[in-house]
Amino acid sequence: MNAALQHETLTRSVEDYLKAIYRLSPQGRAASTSEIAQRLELSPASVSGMVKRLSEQGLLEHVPYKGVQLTADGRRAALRMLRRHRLIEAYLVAFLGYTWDTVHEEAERLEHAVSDTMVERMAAVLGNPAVDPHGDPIPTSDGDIHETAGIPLSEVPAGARVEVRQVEESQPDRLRYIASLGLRPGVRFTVVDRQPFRGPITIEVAGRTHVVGSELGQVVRCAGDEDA
Amino acid sequence: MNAALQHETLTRSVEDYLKAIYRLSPQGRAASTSEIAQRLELSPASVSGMVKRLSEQGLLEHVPYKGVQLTADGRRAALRMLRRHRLIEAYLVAFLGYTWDTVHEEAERLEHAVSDTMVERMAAVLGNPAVDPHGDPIPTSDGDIHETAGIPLSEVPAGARVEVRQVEESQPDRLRYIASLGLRPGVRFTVVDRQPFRGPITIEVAGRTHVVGSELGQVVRCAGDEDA
DNA sequence: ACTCAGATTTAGGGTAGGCTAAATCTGGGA
DNA sequence: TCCCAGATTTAGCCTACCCTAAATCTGAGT
Ligand SMILES: [Mn+2]
Ligand SMILES: [Mn+2]
Ligand SMILES: [Mn+2]
Ligand SMILES: [Mn+2]
Repeated sequence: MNAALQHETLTRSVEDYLKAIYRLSPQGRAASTSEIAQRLELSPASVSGMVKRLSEQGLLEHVPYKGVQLTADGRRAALRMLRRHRLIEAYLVAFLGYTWDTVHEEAERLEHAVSDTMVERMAAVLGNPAVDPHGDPIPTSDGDIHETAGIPLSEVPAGARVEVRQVEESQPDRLRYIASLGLRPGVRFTVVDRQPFRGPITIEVAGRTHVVGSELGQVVRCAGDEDA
Repeated sequence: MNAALQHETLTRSVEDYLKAIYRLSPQGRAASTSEIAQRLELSPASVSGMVKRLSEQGLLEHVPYKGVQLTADGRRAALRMLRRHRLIEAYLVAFLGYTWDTVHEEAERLEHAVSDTMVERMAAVLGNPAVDPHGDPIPTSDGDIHETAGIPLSEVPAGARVEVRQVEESQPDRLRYIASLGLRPGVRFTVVDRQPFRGPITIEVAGRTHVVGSELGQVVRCAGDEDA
């Protein structure tokens, strides 16, 4: 309920903190100060300070030296930002000639500036998409989200035929490389070979064979054919 | 040249100050502290402080107790913001279902968040419009502007047939009223009668007659048929 | 049970940009 | 020429966030 009041008053910093903490807390795990600091490229001391303020505002639960979790209000605000971010990305790709390697940076700023009205207008002209250009699910306007974390490419058994589900959006050059392999959400391909100890992975995409390193194995997430 | 460096580093506040000062300085007149304060809804003391900082940064020329003028750098930055603001307004009306009474507020925030790239993409899909939804001229990307200040409706002689040029964008309810009269940029109408001493003005728009007060007379600006 | 490296918090400091109240300037009228 | 109302600036304060350096906690490994 507090959230209704804060709704309009959260600063850009606060919004980015909440979003980062959400992404660092799969199924409500606690996020650590240093994880948050690393993701937001801030000093741990700064994060400590902000965490204290956000707890006092009721957006976080903080156990000193242990970590933070979002409260219901905090989670609501985080999902609202995630919806904005991902819809903006989808809109820019669909209507303003952006590619998946360039949208993230633009959305990172715009997400704080657009009105709820504008977000919903963009959703409408897009036909209420379920995922963004990186395959990440878009929360609904009332805060539901289908977290469909595919399995990392590095864990797909050799021989399997799978579909790209989602690709980590940070690092534009990495996204360009991935696109150059023909991989993007929805594309089906085959894992031909997988070497142990984080070794290279051989894949075949649209008839062409590529060998990629373990970093890509972490960053590209896949799904079998069962669902979807 | 300083501007090139600052380009990316101007804050939202600074950008709004420069824009306000530009609009308060037709043909390089000096803008006063209190005018700026009023337009930005800030205290005169706050404006004094900011004016000092902006002068030190080379964006303003300040003669204490007299007023401020934009430097070349300041003017460049102001026109860049004006281009952004007006293109965003045009884009929102054209593609996202906004009306001229709702765009200003949205643009006031977005103008600080969009990249140059996005601004130019919007301009491109719009076909590089010359004016925004309120009839205000859009500066070019290299900072040219055709200030086409029409004459206020209150100064149009009775009997004249004129065209709406531009309408003051602040105050959404006033814009809705004006729209309800059938007036918007490009619409031709006749001034039937004009009473002295800021008296009411009778106009005929598309066959319908209306009597409006002097406030509208100031806010609606017109042009004869010669140009355009 | 101790220890200490690494994580975290605290202390202290900086910038940006607001505000109110007090001091100061300026120009028009007597 | 003088005076004072109104405009402007200065003084002092506040909030939000960021930083580095110092203090403090915690837990894994002996
Ligand atoms: Mn952001
Ligand atoms: Mn994304
Ligand atoms: Mn603005
Ligand atoms: Mn406008």
